[in-house]
Amino acid sequence: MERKRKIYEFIRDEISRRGRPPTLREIGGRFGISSTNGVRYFLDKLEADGLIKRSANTARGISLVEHGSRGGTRSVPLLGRVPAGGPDFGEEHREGHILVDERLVGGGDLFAVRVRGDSMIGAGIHDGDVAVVERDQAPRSGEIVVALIDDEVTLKRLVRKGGAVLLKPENDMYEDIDLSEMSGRNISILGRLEAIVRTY
Amino acid sequence: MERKRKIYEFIRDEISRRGRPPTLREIGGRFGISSTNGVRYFLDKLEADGLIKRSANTARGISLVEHGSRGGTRSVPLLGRVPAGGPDFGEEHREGHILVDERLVGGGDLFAVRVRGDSMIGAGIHDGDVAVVERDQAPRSGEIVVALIDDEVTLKRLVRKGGAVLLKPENDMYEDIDLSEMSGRNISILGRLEAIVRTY
DNA sequence: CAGCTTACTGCACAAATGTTCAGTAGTCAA
DNA sequence: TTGACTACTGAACATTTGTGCAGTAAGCTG
Repeated sequence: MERKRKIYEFIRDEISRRGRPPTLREIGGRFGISSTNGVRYFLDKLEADGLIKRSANTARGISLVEHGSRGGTRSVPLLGRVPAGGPDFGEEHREGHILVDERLVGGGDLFAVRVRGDSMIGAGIHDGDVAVVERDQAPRSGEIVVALIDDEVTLKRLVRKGGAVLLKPENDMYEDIDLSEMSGRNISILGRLEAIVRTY
Repeated sequence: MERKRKIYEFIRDEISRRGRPPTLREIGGRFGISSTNGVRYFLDKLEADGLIKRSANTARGISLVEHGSRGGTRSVPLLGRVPAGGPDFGEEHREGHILVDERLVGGGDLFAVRVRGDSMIGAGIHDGDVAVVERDQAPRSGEIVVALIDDEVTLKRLVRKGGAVLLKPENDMYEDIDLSEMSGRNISILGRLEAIVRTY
């Protein structure tokens, strides 16, 4: 009962420390179990409990089942410059990656950008915040979207009103942008805001 | 030059998707390289470039060299009720855990609470946001702190002014709290705000 | 005390996987 | 044309690792 949990934690820690699951003998070595079958005995239990999953005949074929609270993370690319035409996912434009709790964001296609300016101050989004965005060209009215306006990335609230589509900043200093009458400006919607992360 | 990068990305994606690095044959299979040596040829280059590290005679012995950052996560307990006397870290009071990028928060003793109320609206902190807090009884002036006031958890900005210590909300509807003249109220500072996470 | 469960040992074996060595087609420069 | 370099193929071979089967000592349970 106690040993089982310790072994589970060892597997979890090994994956996070070394980037790969341990072998039966590595687990046995750690817990003083000389036979690989002693280890198998516990792995069978962990699998029956639904805590791990195993791939047959596969070296280091243990994977954790992300259940409820002990979830996984998504590695989301934080894009630096976002060039015209939409974000470029090549390594050259990545500023790095941030890890985000999987349960907080969806399972969609995500990227992150650093917020510039204060046009969304009213929604509690500040200069320097990191916005996690799900790629989605067709967001619904009322959602906060990330748009590319003439090579510049901005967050705005998207509102459909009659036939018009408006991008509304939440700051009285800025004016609405009407997508239906964009006078020569090049505007595209990159996605929908999924989360804001701010550090102090 | 191009193939090398693709192989590196494949390894990275496999680790993130399956939780373990691929074998030589798995990589070869993906890129149509029938000999394990064709794969080794590229892995040698990636290792020479310092992009990966290999463990000799080890199944799936490839690990990524995180350049610039370690890339780990902290599992931070999200506390539900915070009882008088400070947060209780027993399992009973945990609402769950959230995983936070290690590089964004410090290495200190962390916990998280859900923000209640709108007393910090002016600082872009809204009702429902998750606050990641570092335990610290002696925060400096100007920092946002998490305080326990008569069993209630609140965020306020701490300001030292002369000899007085003030807890200032950032919302005109609320009044400052002067710690030096707390009239019978039980106030303790739990820690300093490290990050805010908000999901939509 | 028999019978059951738990937690293993021990050994052989097979499958998966990394390593070594030899060789080759294609490209590019001198 | 020669030689260097790149990007592999192919075939052993050695190690690592998972699997199967038999057995056993220590605690319970009835």
